[in-house]
Amino acid sequence: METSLSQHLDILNPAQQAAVTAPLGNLLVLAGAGSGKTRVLVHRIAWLISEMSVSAYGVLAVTFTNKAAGEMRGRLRHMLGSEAEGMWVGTFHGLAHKMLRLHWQEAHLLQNFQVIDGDDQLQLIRRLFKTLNVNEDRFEPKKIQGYINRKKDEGVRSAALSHVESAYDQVAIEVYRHYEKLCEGSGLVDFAELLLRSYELLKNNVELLTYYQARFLHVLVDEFQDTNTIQYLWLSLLAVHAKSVTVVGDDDQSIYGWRGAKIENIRRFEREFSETQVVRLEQNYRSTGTILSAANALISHNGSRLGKTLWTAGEKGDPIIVYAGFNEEDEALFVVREIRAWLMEGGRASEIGVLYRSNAQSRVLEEALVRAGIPYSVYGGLRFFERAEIKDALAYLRLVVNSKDNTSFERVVNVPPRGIGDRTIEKLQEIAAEEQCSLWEAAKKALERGIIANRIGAGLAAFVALIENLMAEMVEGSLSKLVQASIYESGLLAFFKDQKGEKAQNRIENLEELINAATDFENEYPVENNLSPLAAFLAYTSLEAGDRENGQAESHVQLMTLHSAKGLEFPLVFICGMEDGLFPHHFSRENPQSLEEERRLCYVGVTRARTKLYLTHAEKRRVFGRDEERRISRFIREIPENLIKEINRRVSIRYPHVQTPSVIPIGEEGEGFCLGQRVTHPKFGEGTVIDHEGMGERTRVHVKFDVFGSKWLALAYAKLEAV
DNA sequence: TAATCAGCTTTTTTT
DNA sequence: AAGCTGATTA
Repeated sequence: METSLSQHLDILNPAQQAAVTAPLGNLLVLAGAGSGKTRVLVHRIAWLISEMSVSAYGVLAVTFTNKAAGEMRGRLRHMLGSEAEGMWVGTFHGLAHKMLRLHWQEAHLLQNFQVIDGDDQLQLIRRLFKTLNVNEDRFEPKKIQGYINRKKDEGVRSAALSHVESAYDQVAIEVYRHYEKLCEGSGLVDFAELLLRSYELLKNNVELLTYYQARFLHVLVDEFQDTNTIQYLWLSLLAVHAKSVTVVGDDDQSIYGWRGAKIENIRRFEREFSETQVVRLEQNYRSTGTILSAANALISHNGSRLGKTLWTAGEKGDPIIVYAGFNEEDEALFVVREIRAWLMEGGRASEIGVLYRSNAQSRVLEEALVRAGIPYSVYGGLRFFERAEIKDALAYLRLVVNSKDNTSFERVVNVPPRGIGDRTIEKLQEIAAEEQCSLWEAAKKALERGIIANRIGAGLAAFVALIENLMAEMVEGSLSKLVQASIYESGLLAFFKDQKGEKAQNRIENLEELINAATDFENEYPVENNLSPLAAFLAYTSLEAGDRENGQAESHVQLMTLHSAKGLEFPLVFICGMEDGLFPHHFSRENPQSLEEERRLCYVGVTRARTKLYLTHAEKRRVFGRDEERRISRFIREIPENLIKEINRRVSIRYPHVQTPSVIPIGEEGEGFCLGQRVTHPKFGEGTVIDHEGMGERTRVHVKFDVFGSKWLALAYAKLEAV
């Protein structure tokens, strides 16, 4: 091991070495983009363990993303082997969750508490709006959700918010208070709650706090500029007596202010952790000189920086290419053209990153890539475990683990349809309110008392029996069997199988994939001490599986938002939609602070590129279905002209959105219908094709008949003829 | 109760 | 352009 460590040290530059081998104490590493900060962090841990005889047991290493945590774990295992065991390495949320699981009683949680994501949280708030009679138009649920999360990120409970002037805040606090109660009763914990609860756990338990403070003598934090107040407090509580505290960050890459991140925490660290040593990593190993100059020039427009200038020993490289598209389709065509050229010259698709400000931009780019036959994958958008059908299946499982979970109950009691509508649910809610019990118990009581009978009662009884069966299976069966059972026995799979079309097909595949995921989980994850496999799996789905499917990234062009590009690098990078109002986003224009954050986001994007960088914008763009004139982003203007080469548009301007009639492919070549085509049906008479979905035998068409109204027909069976 | 439809809002970024 | 909500209809 020791030989390998000194070998490793050899490949570090002086600044990196200084950071890795800095004497114990408080250390702040200001690490520019591409300066090898993860490497420094990993080496510092290795150095602590092998040179300073620190026990791995005493090391706490915190990151923001699961990906970063996984990478760190992997590298540590590689460098230290079994010596790495006993460390706590994970995300803030993951580690907080771990603590809450270990000490659920002291944290005043139910043993089987469940973690909910933002969507679930919003659902809960929506329901509270109804029960509390809050006007959805005046107080948007999303805003209130933001309010609650912001307060939690600041470490503020509703109880601490008693006297407030504004009427809006009054309502927000009211909802917050009820939301806390609701979560408490249902055993639900949201993301922000994980952190806050874990902080309170330590704060209110001298014994636990003493234990952890004595244990974690060496604390390391990645991406420190992204910490919010509660994370900072959590850390300082744990680390006040630590022998070494190493934080690594880059104020220029702070892009999560909207989520409560405080760049000031870097300064605060210097202030509050005594005698902090500061090391700057400014040598960049990633990008060409030109790209770095552009990045430096751009970021220099921000005030209040800690100050850092990247440099490289490498080549100047090619100029940055700026392209003005006629519209967003032309922009996409240009991107495709340049990708093609790259591939023709022997470059690989996986070396290309196409970045944009907002997810909505991906569609046009995707269409162009599909037409060009270039394989791509999109990061972001909806993640696997966030898909509706997956959440349905998981809601069954959540209910099995924790019958108090009313949200899950409501989600699936009538999915697939069992004849249980709003009125029935209202009845159950009344019972639950009167008897102070969960909806699940209310349902059982209602059945016992015959309050809900007949067809609806039968449906509800079937549901209750189903869940009880699954509860029994949980005790004996394996995790994957249980997941399988919940999908099959609930009728969820059959429900989608009955439906035709691409969407339904996808859902079926996703549900099958969920069973695979459970099987993998079973095989790969060791059984946690006090957690059932199912509970562990559910925690995993909401907490750890958040990262994108990165499986087949090998041969694909990568499309993603600038936010999710942080930490990655590509030889070839496109940043699309460099337009005023889009990037910087118009929501950020009002206050200078968020404009600076946008600029940092741009800085992050630019510094993703190794050798070639394209900045593209469109002069016209469709926004909400309307063509809008667009102006070039100020960020392009902030890059010195001598670093830029503008590429002129080709002469042939293709006018936008020429509706090529979509031909429905069926059977032999030449057959098929167009949208808008007049057709005739033996029974329904004449009509117009207005939509279609699916392919081949599964093709269905939506026909608006003159007399019989509109109907979906399976093309393979309906005897449709063109008029 | 379930399915369909018209009309309305939406698009910032996510652990 | 697309997805969602609430109203209407079967």
